[in-house]
Amino acid sequence: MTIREVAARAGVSVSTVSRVLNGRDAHHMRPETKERVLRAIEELEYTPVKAARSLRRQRTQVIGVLLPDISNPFFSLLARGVESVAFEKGYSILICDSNHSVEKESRYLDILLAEGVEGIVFVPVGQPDMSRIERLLRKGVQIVAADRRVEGLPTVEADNRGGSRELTRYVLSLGYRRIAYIAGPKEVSTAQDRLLGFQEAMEEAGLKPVVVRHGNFTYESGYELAKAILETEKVEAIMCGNDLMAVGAIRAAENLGFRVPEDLGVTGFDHISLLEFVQPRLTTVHIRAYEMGQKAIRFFMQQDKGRISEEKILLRTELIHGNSC
Amino acid sequence: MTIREVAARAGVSVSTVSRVLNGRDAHHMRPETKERVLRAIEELEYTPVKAARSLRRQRTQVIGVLLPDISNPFFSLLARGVESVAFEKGYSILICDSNHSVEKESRYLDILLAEGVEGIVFVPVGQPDMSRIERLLRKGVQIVAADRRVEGLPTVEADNRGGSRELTRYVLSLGYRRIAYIAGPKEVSTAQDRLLGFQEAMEEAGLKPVVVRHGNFTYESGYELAKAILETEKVEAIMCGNDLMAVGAIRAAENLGFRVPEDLGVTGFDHISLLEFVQPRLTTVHIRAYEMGQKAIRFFMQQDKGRISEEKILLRTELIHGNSC
DNA sequence: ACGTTTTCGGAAAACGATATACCAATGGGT
DNA sequence: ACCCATTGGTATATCGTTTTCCGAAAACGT
Repeated sequence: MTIREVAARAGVSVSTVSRVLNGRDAHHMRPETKERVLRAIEELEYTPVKAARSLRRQRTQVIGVLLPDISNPFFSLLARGVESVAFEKGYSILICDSNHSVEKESRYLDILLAEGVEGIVFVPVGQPDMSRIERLLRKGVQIVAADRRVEGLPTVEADNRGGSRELTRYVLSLGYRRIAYIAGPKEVSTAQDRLLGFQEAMEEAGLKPVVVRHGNFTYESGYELAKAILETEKVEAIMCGNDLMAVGAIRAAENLGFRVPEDLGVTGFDHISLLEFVQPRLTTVHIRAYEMGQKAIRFFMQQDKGRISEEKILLRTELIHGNSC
Repeated sequence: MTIREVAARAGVSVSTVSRVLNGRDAHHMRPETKERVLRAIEELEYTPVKAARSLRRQRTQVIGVLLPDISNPFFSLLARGVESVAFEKGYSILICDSNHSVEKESRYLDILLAEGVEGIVFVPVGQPDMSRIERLLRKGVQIVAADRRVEGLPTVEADNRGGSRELTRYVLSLGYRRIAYIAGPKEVSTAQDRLLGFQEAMEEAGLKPVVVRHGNFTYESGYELAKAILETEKVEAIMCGNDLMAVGAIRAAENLGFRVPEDLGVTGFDHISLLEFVQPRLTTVHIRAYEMGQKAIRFFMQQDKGRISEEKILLRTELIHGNSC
């Protein structure tokens, strides 16, 4: 089923069919001819072959999304945001799951290059392979970092620092003074920024954290670190770098006989949807992951039109008042 | 950057480069030549253009995954399973999110056809557009239904009926007699099968359910339906068609002053990962979504080799003993 | 009636990789 | 000396579109 057969059936040349297909030179043929072509397309159930089109047009209409873990609700929401815009603009998206592995991430960068994507929405695992990134850029693939900053790439991220500062001020306003902090991985910008915001607000109040530890953003690490902290230090609150670790901290506290929020305050970050199921309601900071995905892909779309977009986009965050502190 | 430039740099013809690229006729040239070609590829950072290759080879090495909601942890785990196999076989996957909409699902079927995917792992929203499915099949696209059955398509699904029967028998063995059931949507095969398994086990024990209601597999519907049931009926346990509804039911019970499991037993189905965060631990049935995804895509891979695979694959389920009953 | 646009549509050259057909040496066997 | 197989490679048609360049016919102005 090729364009040639359609042309034959409609009694026109392939050029004419192509013109109909692409809506180009719409005024270039009379309605009658166009009608005949459309009927032939319909009758033959013709669908253009994208490989041929891409080859000729030198653009694939595909964009890649490379993220650490699609089964993480935060990232899948971000992916949906990307998808929503792509769908409406007629782009397809290739979702690649690096599974928290830098090597797999690098291999996927190669694959995306070979695949001929026009752009990549990139949520790096940690510090990405810059030589590969630069190669991609040299070859004309646009890359935008989402959620986490990457040196030298345009970025769409949340105002983690500001949000964390606001959250910490709120916690302090509730009267908490002896506060521990469980941060995310040192090499991830979101973890750095949140820790920084926390430290700033503490300093502002003339306080020092009881202790700062680093986890890896998982439920388990939150559980273990909170347990260790509660067993060795006297704290009134534990603030966590993300929600998953916060839930782990709550469970650890409960298992050690602490009541939340009566004996211990706990806060998270992200406002992931599964929090609906968790008691007590976590006090956290909302990040609009869906919107982040949309903003990230729009980056390419508007550049197509020649407009230069700002290098960094910062999304506002929103404090969520739960009853976990 | 084309194969021609590589050939020029290596001082050979394009055919030779192509042979090196595809590992074909490896014995057909001497190691020295091959070495020169590889060096040229390296130096020029050459990557073959996939569109051209697909066009010529008449195969895209892409398979599609069409599912109702990528941010649902069950489906994203399934998608990861598909991805794991695809990645190792050198396939790319196009993930399409129908967002629980039959229309969007249909549009995505068209897109996947145009995209030239070799196969589709299909988790339908409800009753899919069969005319479109048949068109795809006519055009040689392989389709396998995953998780939910589709008339006429090969299927990979869990043994929902058997698992539900086993779960129900377990609940009965604990002494519960007055049991209500909150099922999923009537048109979804998984919901039907689970309800059926429940009914069989009840009948076996000479019992009748207090009431059977239908939700839509969401937390909210579980909450609302459980609330309605608890306000009007006297029940000892509520069994739910999936975990999300079960968590909703638990919250509804708690809000009405029931303690779980003391006053009311609750069960779920799926064993989604976020259950780790929920208290009490839900008694449920584990479905291996990751494995389901792997099995589904292997379906195509083995057919490539000419082997005919069985039409239906049924995955064993596993009873998870929590303390919600 | 004669040029000059405009309208409508066709022919054919790309796009980049693959695979088939083909050719030229070399060498072994008879 | 001749044949045939093997080795090491080249030339080129092909995949299905898009798009540029052209040409014929019709419409139009004078």
